[in-house]
Amino acid sequence: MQESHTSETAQKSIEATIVSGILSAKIRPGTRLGENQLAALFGVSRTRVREAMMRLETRGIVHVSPRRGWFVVEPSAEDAIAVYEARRVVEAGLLRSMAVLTEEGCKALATHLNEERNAMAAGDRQRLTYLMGDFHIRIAELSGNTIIADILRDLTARTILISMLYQSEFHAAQSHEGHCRIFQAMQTGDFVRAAQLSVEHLDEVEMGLDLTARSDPLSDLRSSLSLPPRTASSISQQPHPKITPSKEQ
Amino acid sequence: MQESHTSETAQKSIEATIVSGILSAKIRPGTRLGENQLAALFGVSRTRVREAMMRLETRGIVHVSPRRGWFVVEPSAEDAIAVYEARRVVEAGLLRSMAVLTEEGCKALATHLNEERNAMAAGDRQRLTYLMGDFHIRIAELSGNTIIADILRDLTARTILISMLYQSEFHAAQSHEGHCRIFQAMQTGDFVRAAQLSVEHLDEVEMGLDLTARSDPLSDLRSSLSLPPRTASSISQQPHPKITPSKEQ
DNA sequence: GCTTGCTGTCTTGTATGCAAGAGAGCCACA
DNA sequence: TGTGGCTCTCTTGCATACAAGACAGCAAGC
Repeated sequence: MQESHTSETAQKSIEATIVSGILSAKIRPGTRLGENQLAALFGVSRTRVREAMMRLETRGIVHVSPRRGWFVVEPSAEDAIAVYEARRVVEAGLLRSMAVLTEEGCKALATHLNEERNAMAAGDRQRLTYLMGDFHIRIAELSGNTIIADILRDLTARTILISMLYQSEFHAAQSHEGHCRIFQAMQTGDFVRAAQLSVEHLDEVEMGLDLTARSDPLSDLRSSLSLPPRTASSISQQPHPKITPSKEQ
Repeated sequence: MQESHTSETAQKSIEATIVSGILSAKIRPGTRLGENQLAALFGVSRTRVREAMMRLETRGIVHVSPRRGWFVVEPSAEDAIAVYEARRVVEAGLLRSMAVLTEEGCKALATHLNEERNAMAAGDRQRLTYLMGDFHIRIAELSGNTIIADILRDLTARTILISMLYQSEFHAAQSHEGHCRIFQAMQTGDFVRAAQLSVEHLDEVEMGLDLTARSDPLSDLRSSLSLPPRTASSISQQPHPKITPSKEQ
C-alpha cells in the first residue's frame, strides 16, 4: 500500500470504486458525489474526478445537475421497467447463445451459489445484495463475452439502485432458488430453458418492486400541469440534500 | 445557423458528430482525432474535446495512445468476433421479447427498406452502409427500449469500423434481402423466427469478413516471441501515421 | 405569519498554462 | 551506406484559476 502506487491506481479506480460501492449496496441512489470531496478522498485533482464522473455518466450510473453537483442516479419507475426489460433481453439472449457449460464454469457457479447460502445464513444483507447481482454477471463472464459482461455489470448496478428505492422487503431465498433453477438447467445443457427461467426470475424480482411507493408527492400537481413525468433535474428531492458537515478544503 | 446556437450545441455534438460520421462510413478506423484539431474545428477548447473523447472511449468508439493521440478504434479480429456475438445476443433477445409490430413500426420499416433499395439503385455506398446499420437500430428504437437502442447503436458503429477493415466486398443485396426476410417474419408476428433470421443474417455478414486479410504482417514474429495477440498500443501501424499538414494553432 | 427579494457561499463549467513523453528527422560516425 | 544517438517539436496529462450559476438563509414589507 505504497502512497505512490495508490495514487497511480487511483486514476481509473475512482470509477471502479464507485461502481463496486453500488454493486454492494454501500452507496445509495441520490448520494451526492462532490468533486472536491472525491478529489480529497482519492488524493487527486478535480480534473480526474470529473473524468471519472463523465465516464460514469455515459454508463448511466451518475448524472449531473448543473452547478449543483453529481449524484448517483435515482431511476424512475419508468427507468426501472426499462432496465428490467433490457436485462431480460440481454440475459435471455446470452443464455440461448450458450452451447456448453465448461467444467470450470460449473464449479464457479456452484461455489457462487454456496456463497449465497452462506450469506443468507449469516444474514449479511449487503453481501447478499452483491452476490445476487453478481450471479448474473458471472454467467456473462463465463460465456467469455466481455462486451456483454460489461453491459450487464452496468445494468446490474442500476438494478441494485432500483431495488434500494422500490424494494420494500428482500426475498433473498426466492432469488436464490431462482438462481439454483437456472444453474440446474444450465447443467443439463438446456440453455433454452435456462433463458426462460432467467426471464421468469427477473419478472419475479420486478414484481416484488413497489413502483408506486416512492412516486414523488408532487405527482398530482405535476400531472395537472402536464409536466414530464419525472425529469432528471427534478431528482434529488431527497430527504437529506445537505452534505456531511466536513468542510473540505 | 447562428454562431451562438452552434457553439451551444457543439458541447455534446462532438460525440454525436463523430459517431454519426462512423455510422455513415465517413470516418475510417485508425483515424487520428487530435484534440487541438477538433477544438479548432468545433470552436471550443481542448477541455470539451477531451470530455467528448473520454465519453467515446467508454463507449468503445475511440481509444487513446498516451501522449500520442486519440484514434478511432481498429477492432482486432477477436474484437470483431466478440462484437458480432454481442449483436447476435442482443438482437435475437430483443426480437424474441417483442410482442407486436405496431402500425407505425410497420410503416417505418417499410419506408426504410425502400430507402435501402433506392440507395442500392443509386450506388451510394456510404448511404447504404449507414442504412444497413440503421435498420437494426430502428428495430430497437421501435421496441421502445432506449437502453437497448443505445447499446445497439454503439455496437453498430463498431460493426461498421470492422467492415471497413475486413470486408473486401460489400454484398449489399444479400444484406438487404436478409432485412426483408426479418421484416416479413415480424409482419406475420413470428418474432421467434425473426430472431432466428436475425442471427443467420449476422452470421452471414460475419462470414463475409476476411478476418485474416488485415492481420498485421508481424503476426509471425509476434507469435514466435509469444507476445499478446494484438495490444491496443500496437495499433496504428497504419499506412498514414502522419497528420494532415494543417499546422493548426 | 407569510411571502418576496437579496446576498453570500458553495458548487460545477471552462479555459489556460505548464510538464512529461513520444517520435520524426538530423547528424556524426563506423 | 547503414546505424546509433540526440534534439526538437508536437502531443496529451494534469492542475489550477477564474467565471457563472444555484440555493440557503436572512431581512424587509405586506
